[in-house]
Amino acid sequence: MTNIRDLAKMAGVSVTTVSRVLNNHPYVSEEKKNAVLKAVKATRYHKNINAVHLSKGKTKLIGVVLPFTDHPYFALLLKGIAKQALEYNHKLLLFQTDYMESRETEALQMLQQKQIDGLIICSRACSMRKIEEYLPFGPIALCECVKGGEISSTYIDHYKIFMDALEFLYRIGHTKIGYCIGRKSGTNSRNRDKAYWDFHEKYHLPHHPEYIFDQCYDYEDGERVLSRVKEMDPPPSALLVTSDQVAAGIVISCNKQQISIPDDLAIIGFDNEPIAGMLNITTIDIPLVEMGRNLVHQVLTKEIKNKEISATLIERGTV
Amino acid sequence: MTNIRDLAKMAGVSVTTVSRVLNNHPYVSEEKKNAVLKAVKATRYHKNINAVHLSKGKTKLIGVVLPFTDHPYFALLLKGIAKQALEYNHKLLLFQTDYMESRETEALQMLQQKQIDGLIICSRACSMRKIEEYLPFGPIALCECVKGGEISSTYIDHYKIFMDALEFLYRIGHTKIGYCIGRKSGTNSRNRDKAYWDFHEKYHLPHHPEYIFDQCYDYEDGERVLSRVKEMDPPPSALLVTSDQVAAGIVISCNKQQISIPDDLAIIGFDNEPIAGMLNITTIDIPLVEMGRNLVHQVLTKEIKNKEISATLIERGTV
DNA sequence: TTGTATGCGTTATCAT
DNA sequence: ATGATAACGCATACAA
Repeated sequence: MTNIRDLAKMAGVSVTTVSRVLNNHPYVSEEKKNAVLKAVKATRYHKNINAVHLSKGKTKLIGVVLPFTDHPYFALLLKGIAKQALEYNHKLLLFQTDYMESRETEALQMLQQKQIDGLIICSRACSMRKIEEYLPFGPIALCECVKGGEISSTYIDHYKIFMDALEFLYRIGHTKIGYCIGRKSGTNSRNRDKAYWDFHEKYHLPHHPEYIFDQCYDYEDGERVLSRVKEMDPPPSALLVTSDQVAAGIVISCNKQQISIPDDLAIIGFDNEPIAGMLNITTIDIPLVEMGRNLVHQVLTKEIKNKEISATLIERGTV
Repeated sequence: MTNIRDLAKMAGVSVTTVSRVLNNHPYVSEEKKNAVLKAVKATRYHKNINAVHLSKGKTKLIGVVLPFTDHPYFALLLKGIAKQALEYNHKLLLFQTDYMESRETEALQMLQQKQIDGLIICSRACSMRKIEEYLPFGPIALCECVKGGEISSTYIDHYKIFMDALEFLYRIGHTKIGYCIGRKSGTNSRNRDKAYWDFHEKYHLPHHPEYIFDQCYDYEDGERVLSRVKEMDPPPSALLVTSDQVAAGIVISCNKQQISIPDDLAIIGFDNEPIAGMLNITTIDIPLVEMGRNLVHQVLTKEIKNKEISATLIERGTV
């Protein structure tokens, strides 16, 4: 592999001049510039970017932590991240964690080891305290509201959205409302759960802990939820489903089993994933692509900001 | 940032010894080892991985080129790639190309610049000739059959699969068969097209170029296909749909419009995506996760091999 | 078992 | 405008 020293020799100049030419710096005569360029051509020279990284202390790489990519929520978020990263001329280093803390730790360590310039954590498994420890090594952005501190975030007010949706259902007559969620333990999940119970307090509704279904990610999970709902007495008359994919599973299962939607069961999905439009599912639109873009922006500009993104109810045929 | 020289000074040893301790090399006394470890702890030292990269000439990074991640086909492929990369202790650098040649070129150049140790191209936009130019810089694996040469590949025999599916439909009485595809121009697409026309030759069936629909990726595209099919006279009685997501769009549209499947229109989807199981769509199962794993294997073991993966018809309710 | 010296390829500083 | 030289931080051949 040829390096700039070789080029310098060939072109009869110093390495500095070569570097200048390579990086389009000013103060280099046309003559020498051409000599260098000629050497570059002749040797098919290409920079060893690792040397650049070492020298500069930057890699133009952003780490992206997410549990899995084969789910519309994260796929759309990733899409936005990829788009914006491209505009900022940065590449993405992917950490598919399956919610394993050890893999998240790896990502944080890459920040410390300077393999990445910043880190976007789409959904975390480890504690905020641990994440904060790595803050000195580079910017980190999250998808949940973090007040104060040096962590940026782009987030949805899930408490408010959930409450609004519940109130909406209440207004049209529902009092037995359940919800489906992925993990029970995330910050966003806890906010939604709080909204759920606050709502029940507010309207003095009976508590039905069995109306809460977790581990809901895919179509099959929707199917599973419905089969459990069918065995309940009384069953919920409406469900908030935090992924349209799960909502789709419920809707399709209902169709198969002649369960009428929304008469027998009302459904509000989340994310406005493509399938929701197709199946005419009422959903809360979350602008995931926009969120992804903003996360990249936050990481690269290093402004520490907490940006709330608003979600909107899209009324379709399942309520 | 502290470096190994600092550690050496602190521990009263040489940088070599520090390096040995850091990399678990033999021939270092417990005493000195502990001294080094103590210094590491005290300074919260972490390697600058870029220096390692430069020194070793390797990064433990694999580049992954794909047009988009928010499609089940690529999402599942990526899932397999991520799994296997984890086992091999490598990370993934993502190149979302949108089929733009310039972005694919970037990925190839990263190989040349030694930012990645190998490259997996899930679907390519640029020519084989161009890809081959970059082969000297590192292993490359593709998802299409490449005979001879130094490029590895993990592929499906799309000609055979397509032909089998067509013959299957022919046997149960279909003679007016169409197909939906994403890009017209990829190698895999051309193989399928060849099978399509060879099939028509073989059984002396009339040619219906209008039965071919391209740019089919999502649910909406399925919807669009159906609306065009409805206006045809005669319309096709069966469709091969190279993504279950598109097939789902067709099936759902048919349900809405009281078009009976498979009586009015038979559908065979591809990939056995989750939605296919949910909607009981007959499909060709392509083990994408396994393919992804194998691609990583090929890139990292550097064996130049062309591995065919077999696909299987899963008969469900749409034929 | 340990240390010295050099290479990895580039960028940045400073002098001229 | 140009160049010599020192970082950048680590790995490793070779010597001891």
